[in-house]
Amino acid sequence: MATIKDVAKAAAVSTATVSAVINDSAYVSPPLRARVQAAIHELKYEPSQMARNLKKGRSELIALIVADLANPFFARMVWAAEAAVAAWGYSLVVFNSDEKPENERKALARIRALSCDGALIVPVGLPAHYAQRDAEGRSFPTVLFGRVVDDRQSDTVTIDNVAAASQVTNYLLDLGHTRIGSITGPLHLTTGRGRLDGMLEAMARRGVAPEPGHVRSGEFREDVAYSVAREMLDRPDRPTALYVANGVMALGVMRALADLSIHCPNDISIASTDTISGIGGLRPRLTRTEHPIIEMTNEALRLLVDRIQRGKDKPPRNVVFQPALVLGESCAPLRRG
Amino acid sequence: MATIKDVAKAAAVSTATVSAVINDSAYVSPPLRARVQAAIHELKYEPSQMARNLKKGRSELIALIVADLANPFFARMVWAAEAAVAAWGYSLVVFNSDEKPENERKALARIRALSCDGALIVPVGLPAHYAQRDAEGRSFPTVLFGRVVDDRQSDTVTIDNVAAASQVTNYLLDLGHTRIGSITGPLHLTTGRGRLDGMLEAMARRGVAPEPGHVRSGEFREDVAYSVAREMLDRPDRPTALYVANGVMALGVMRALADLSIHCPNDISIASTDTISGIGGLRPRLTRTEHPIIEMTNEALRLLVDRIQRGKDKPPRNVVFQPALVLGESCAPLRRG
DNA sequence: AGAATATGGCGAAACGATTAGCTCGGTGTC
DNA sequence: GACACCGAGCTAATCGTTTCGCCATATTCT
Repeated sequence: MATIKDVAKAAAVSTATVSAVINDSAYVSPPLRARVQAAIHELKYEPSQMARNLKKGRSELIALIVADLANPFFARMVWAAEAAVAAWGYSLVVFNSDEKPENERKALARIRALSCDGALIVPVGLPAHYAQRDAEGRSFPTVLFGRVVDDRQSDTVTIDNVAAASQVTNYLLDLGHTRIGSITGPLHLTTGRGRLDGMLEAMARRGVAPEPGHVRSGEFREDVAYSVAREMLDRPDRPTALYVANGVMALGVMRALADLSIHCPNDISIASTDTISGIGGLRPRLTRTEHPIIEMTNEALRLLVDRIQRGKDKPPRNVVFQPALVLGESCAPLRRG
Repeated sequence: MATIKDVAKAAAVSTATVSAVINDSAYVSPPLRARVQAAIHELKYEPSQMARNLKKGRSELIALIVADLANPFFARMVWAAEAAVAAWGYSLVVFNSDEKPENERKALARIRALSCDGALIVPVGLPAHYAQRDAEGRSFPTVLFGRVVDDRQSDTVTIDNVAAASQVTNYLLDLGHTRIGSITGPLHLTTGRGRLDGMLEAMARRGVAPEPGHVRSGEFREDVAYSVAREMLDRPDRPTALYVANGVMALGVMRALADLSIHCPNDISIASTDTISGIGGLRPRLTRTEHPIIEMTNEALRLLVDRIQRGKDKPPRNVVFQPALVLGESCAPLRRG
C-alpha cells in the first residue's frame, strides 16, 4: 500500500499538505491540490484508517452486543443497527453474549481493546456497571437496550413490558377468558418479569388470578416453549387462553398445539408479546403486541452517536417505547360450558 | 488511559521490556517481570489494540458482507459467523449490501480502510474482482459464499443448487405431478438460475416441461413471492405442484394460499429449497431441501483464517456442499381427475 | 588469563497518519 | 520605508506500540 509519504514525494509536497487535501482541513492552492490529487490517483493511495484512528483516538467502530443472535428479534435488530450505523459513518462490530455473563464480559473487554467509539448492548441482565469510567472519569458511551438493569450511568431504550402484557391480557379478559395461563420468559430479565407482572396486574384488576400450574416460566427459546406448552396443555384442566411472552416462544407453542391436535382459536386462544419476522406466514395469525424494533434501534443509535460526538457527560437519558396491540385470528370468545 | 510508557516509568524499565512481558516474546527475569506486572495492575494498563494493529499491520477484524440482512437465512449466517470468528480470536464487522452493487462497493472500500484481515462475502452477483491484488501483488484474503461469480482468485463455499432443485422436483414427479410450476429467485444469481435449471433438468429427464406462465421469477422476498403466488394460483389452470426457490419465498406462498383458501397439500403441493428458522412453526411442515448453513459458514471461515494466517498465495479452493431433502406434509400424490 | 559466547535489558527507529508551530514572501497602513 | 499582518506550505513532534540492534555483564572454553 502506498502511504502518505509516497504521495508527498510523488507530488513534491509535504505530508502535511497531502493531509490537508485529503481532509479539506486547510486551504491548498489549486495547482498544488491538483498535483496531490493526481499523485493519490496515480498511486491508488488510500489513507490508513488505522493510523488515522491511532492519532485521533477514535475508531469509527460501534459495537453491538446482543443477548441471543439466534433469536430473530435480535437478528432484526442487527439489520436495523447496521443500516443506522452506516448512515452515521460508522461500522458495526457484532457480538453475541448468548445470555451468558461470561461472554458479555469477554465482549466488553474486546470492545475496549478495539477502542470502539461506543456500544449498544442488550444486557444479559446482571446488575453491572457497563459505562465504566476510565482514569479521567469519562465514561464509555453506552446505550442499554431492551432490558433494564441497575445502571444509572448509561442511556437506555426500552419497551413498556408491563403495558404490553396488560394490553394483551385485557383483550383476553374482554373475550371472556378467566382461566388464562402464561408461558413467561426468564424472570430475572425485565422483559420476562415485567410481562408477567403486567399480566397478573391486568387479571388482578378484574379480580381473577391464574391457577397454579398455569403460569410456567422458561427461556425465550422455541424449543423450551414447545416442551412447556406440551406439558401444560396436554391435560383436561388446561387454560382456555394462553399468554406467551415472546414471538419465538409463540412459534414453539403453535408447534405444540399442532402436535397435540388442539385447534387454535377454537380450543384455545393464544396471544403473545413482540413479534418476529417470518411469523407472518403463520396461520392463524397471532394476536400480539408489536414492538417498534427498528424505531427503537434507530433511537438507541441516535442517543449513542450523540453521546459519542457531543459530550459524554450529559446526564443519562431513558427512552421508553409503547407497544401496539395487533389483532390476528388466534383468539376467540370463551365458549361457555 | 495508561500507556506502555507510563508502565515502563512506574516499573523503572524500558518499554521494550514491558512489551516483552505483555507478549511473552522474550525472557524477562522474574523480579523485573514481577515489577512490570505490578505496575500494569496498579495503573490498570491495557495495551491499545489500535497502536498494536498499526505496528503489526493487522486488525484482528474479519468482515462479513451479506446480500440481505433482513433475510433470516443470512441472519442465521451472521449468527454462525460471529461464533466462528470469535473462536478464532477475531471480531466480526457486519455489512449489508442489500443486493445493491453500490453498497457492496462502499463496504469493500470501508473494509480496506479499516484494514480488516479478511472478508467473507455473499456477493451481489455481478462479475467482479473481489480479491483485488495490492501493489505488491498479494491478494486480499476473501471467501465468496453461496453464490458463484466469475472470480478465479477467491475461495468459494457454495451449495449445489442444481442438485437441490432436482431432488425436490424428482420428489414431486414421483408423486405423479407433471403440471409443476415454480417461483424462482433472480436469474442473474446462481442461487436463482441453478435452482431453476435443476428443476427443468429433472422434468426434462422425465420428458415433461412446465407450462408457460407456471414459471415466474421474482426476488428472494416474502412479499414478492406472495404477490406472484396470488396471481399464478388464482386461476383454474394453476399447477398441481409448486417448487419455490427459497425459504422466505415459501412463507409468502403459504400466506397467499391461506388468503386464496387453497388447501395445502390437498389442493396443491408445495416444496422449496433451503430453510429458515421459524419455518418450524409452519403447518403443514414444508417439504424442502435443508442447507447446512452453519457447517458452510464454519468451513468458509476455516478457509479464510487459513488464508490469512498461512499463505495468501495458495491456489483458490472451491467447496461445494450437498443439500438434503427433508419431507414435510406439504406434498401429496396427484389426484387423478 | 584472555577470547569467545550467551544473556537480560535498553534505546531508538519504525508503523502511517494529524497538527501545532514556524517560515517566508506578499499586502496594507501610517 | 518601517511595521504589523496574513496566508500557504513545511518541519517535526506525536499517537502507543513492536522490534532490531546494541551494550554490558556473566559464563564457558582454550
